[in-house]
Amino acid sequence: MRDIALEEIKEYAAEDADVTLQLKHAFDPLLDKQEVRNVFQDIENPLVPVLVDIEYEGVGVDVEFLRDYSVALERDIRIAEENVFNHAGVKFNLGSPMQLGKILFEHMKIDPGAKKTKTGQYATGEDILAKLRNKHQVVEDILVYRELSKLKSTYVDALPTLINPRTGRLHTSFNQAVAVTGRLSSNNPNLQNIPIKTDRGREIRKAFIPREGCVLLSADYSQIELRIVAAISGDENMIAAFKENKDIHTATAAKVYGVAETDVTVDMRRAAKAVNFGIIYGQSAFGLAENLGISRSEAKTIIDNYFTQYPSVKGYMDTSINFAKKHGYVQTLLGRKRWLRDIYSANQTVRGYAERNAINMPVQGTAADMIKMAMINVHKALKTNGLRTKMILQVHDELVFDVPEDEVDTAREIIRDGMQSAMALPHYVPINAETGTGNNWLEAH
DNA sequence: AACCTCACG
DNA sequence: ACGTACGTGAGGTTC
Repeated sequence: MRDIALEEIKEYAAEDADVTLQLKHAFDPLLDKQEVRNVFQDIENPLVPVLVDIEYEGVGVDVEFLRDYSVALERDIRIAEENVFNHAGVKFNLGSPMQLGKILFEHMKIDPGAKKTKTGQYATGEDILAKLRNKHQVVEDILVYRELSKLKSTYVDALPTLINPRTGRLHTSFNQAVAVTGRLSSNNPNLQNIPIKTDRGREIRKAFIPREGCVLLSADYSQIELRIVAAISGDENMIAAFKENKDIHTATAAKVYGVAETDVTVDMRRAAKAVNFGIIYGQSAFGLAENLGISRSEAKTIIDNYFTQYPSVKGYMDTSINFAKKHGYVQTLLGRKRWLRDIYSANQTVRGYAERNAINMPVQGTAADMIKMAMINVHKALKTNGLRTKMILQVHDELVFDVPEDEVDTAREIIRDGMQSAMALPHYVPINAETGTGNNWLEAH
């Protein structure tokens, strides 16, 4: 299989050797919707993992549950809509951001807080509306309407129509040649963005169910991107926190605020968590302030303290940008490259974007490489052990399996071990994969 | 087809 | 003075 693929790759390579190379093949010719795209990201870096011939079974769906839930959502959407119309004194298309903007900021004369979209419309995104919550009661109803109609149209109503009549299951495509960092992407349908953050949303996960006599087993890497930051920066303080198996956000808060870990408040941990994530993305003091609703100077103080406590993290950020400027690309631990032409741009907005890419890609890309290695290893191990367990989903730091009940203990060990040993990190930064099982995807978490 | 918004990691 | 957090996919509205 791999040899055949390599032949085709060379043809693509002749056209543009540095561009991500892509192969497609139908995984199971019996299934029109089951497609795996195989890619060789860079033929000069044979260590970069590629998924080839990984069996993909699709996932079961509880259609009855979704049908009932759709009715419940519809009812609450109508109630929220009616509330909005009563507040506004007029009926309009609440699904239209343009109409909503005019109603809120012209008809109802609510202060929009200045923000407009690039085409001159009033911005009505969630972040904008959240700030207006205390200005008018109508905002809450709009947010409810938005949340519920999103759930209904994108998931509850859409998913059942995509079930393959032949298998009775839902078959996504995992693409290996879309995301520039080396992550997989999922479409038709996207099963990597199934709701989990809100109560009404996460209910939808109950609709994802195993085969008869099986359970779903979910295994996810804990804090994988931050562990990778610790490993590739070599930051001793951050490495120590992971080696001591600490809650990284609490440990960070204690350092940044100069208090004992037992004295870290909820707000301190929340701020530290925001910085930890912001760092991975190259966020500025402005962005952190916006995110946390604090002043820019407060945000700057937090970030300054952060870099004092984790000096090598700051070092990594500078080093990675300099590497990009010198070589024109950045790369993951396994050598997957991302070219950054804009790193030389005279336009500082454009260049700033490339600089943040230089910080983020090696982190996100290394995590992507690691879980791909794990997928290859686990798939092979399940097979050589003669298990009927099937890997069915990947969600960036999580793998989901459909596991016969009598195989759960064995499968769990194979999966945990396969994930944790997929790729050793520098400085012996430990890697943890946590598993859970249940009769649906929600329970498995 | 562009735009806006929002779901996930 | 400037813009300001990475990576995706999808549905509804508007033109």
